[in-house]
Amino acid sequence: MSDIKKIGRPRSFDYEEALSQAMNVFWEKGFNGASIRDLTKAMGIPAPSLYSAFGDKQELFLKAIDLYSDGDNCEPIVALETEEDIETAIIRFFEAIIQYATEHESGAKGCFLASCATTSVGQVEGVGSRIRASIVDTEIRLAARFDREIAKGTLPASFPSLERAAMMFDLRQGYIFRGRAGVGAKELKRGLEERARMLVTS
Amino acid sequence: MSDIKKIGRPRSFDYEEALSQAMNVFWEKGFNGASIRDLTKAMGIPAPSLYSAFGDKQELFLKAIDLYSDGDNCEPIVALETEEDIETAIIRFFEAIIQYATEHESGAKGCFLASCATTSVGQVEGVGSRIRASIVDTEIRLAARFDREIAKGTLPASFPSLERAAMMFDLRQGYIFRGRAGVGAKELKRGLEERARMLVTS
DNA sequence: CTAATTATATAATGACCGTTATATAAAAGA
DNA sequence: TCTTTTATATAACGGTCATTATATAATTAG
Repeated sequence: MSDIKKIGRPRSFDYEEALSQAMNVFWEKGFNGASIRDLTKAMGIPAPSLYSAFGDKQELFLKAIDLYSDGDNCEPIVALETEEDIETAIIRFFEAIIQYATEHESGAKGCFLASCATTSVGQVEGVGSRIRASIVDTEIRLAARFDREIAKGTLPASFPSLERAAMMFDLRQGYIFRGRAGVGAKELKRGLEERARMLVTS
Repeated sequence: MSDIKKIGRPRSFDYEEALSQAMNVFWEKGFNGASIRDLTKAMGIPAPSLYSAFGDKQELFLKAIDLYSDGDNCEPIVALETEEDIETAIIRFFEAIIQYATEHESGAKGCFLASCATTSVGQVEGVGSRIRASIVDTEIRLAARFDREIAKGTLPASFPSLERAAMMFDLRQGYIFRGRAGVGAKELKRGLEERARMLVTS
């Protein structure tokens, strides 16, 4: 499906790579703060190529959101799913979030959806629905981790997986917010163990 | 101190009122999204008056943040402090936040600091430090509510007031995020009682 | 080869951006 | 009254914004 020959002059840049670069610019500067010049410079293509390949700025932004959402490389969740002990897993989850929130490369901090896309709800149609879909997806994935413990028998069958998953999600927003405001990783990690303990307490 | 006669032509608009209107515009559209024309229109003054009274756009933004921070009219905190029963107080606290997050007037949703000012950290100098100061203030105030319960004897002396206050603060960010994304109040209130119970469990 | 199709490069478009000259009006001090 | 001081009103400034005309290059179809 990918190497079918298309008529016309072939593209001289990689679509996904360029989109990824655009996402980084949005991440760093926000939707309004990112100018077309910023974007084309980072993407390495002139403006007309951007418009013909991605549509206008709003469509490009939506495509960047989709690229981010589809990426399964969210380190915090991977950490949560990898670690066997549930309490340690939660700690690793938040530690990864704290790292994202405080020292992510290229000035982009936090979560692209949480700290960048959110701002543009109401300004760019389609952002809100995408974020809501992502929230549902994430919570399901987090809840599944608790369900695994229920299956293992380390958590009771009555354990409210989805509620605790939602709570983890909301706490995450707090870390991202603090990180954005400039609070350091060391300070953010204080009290982490107690939080993990609370989250698995029935 | 306020009715000293100053020389020169007196101002024809109310300083705080105009600043408040500016804040609303920033709240709704963000720092970059709010143009000087938007601001002057909402403030009811021409551009030169804006510049002479508030400085440039960045200074106006910082003054708006200060106005918001100094305002003691934060309904959620008032609700928390007013209600006597601690668990009910927490529920009222979050209910007020949910209302702010979902149906605040004039398009502005959430918390001015959390969902607007945050975006401009790194773009406008002085925003980060102001937000951090506000975080500390808020947490101290929230913790004080728990301390009151300790004094009353309804919570043990060992109760970790500050940690739980920080947790409430972070959960708040989750509500604001969801509200911004368009999640409704009804859905946000699900599980609220359990959260309140957890927050006061030692 | 020629025609059709698509991407590129260059540069221009009008609109709006934040900001500021300029001139005038309204107050206090002398 | 006349000067000084500050605020107002009007309009303009250069710069940048998102977007697109125009012309050219590279590919496939026939």
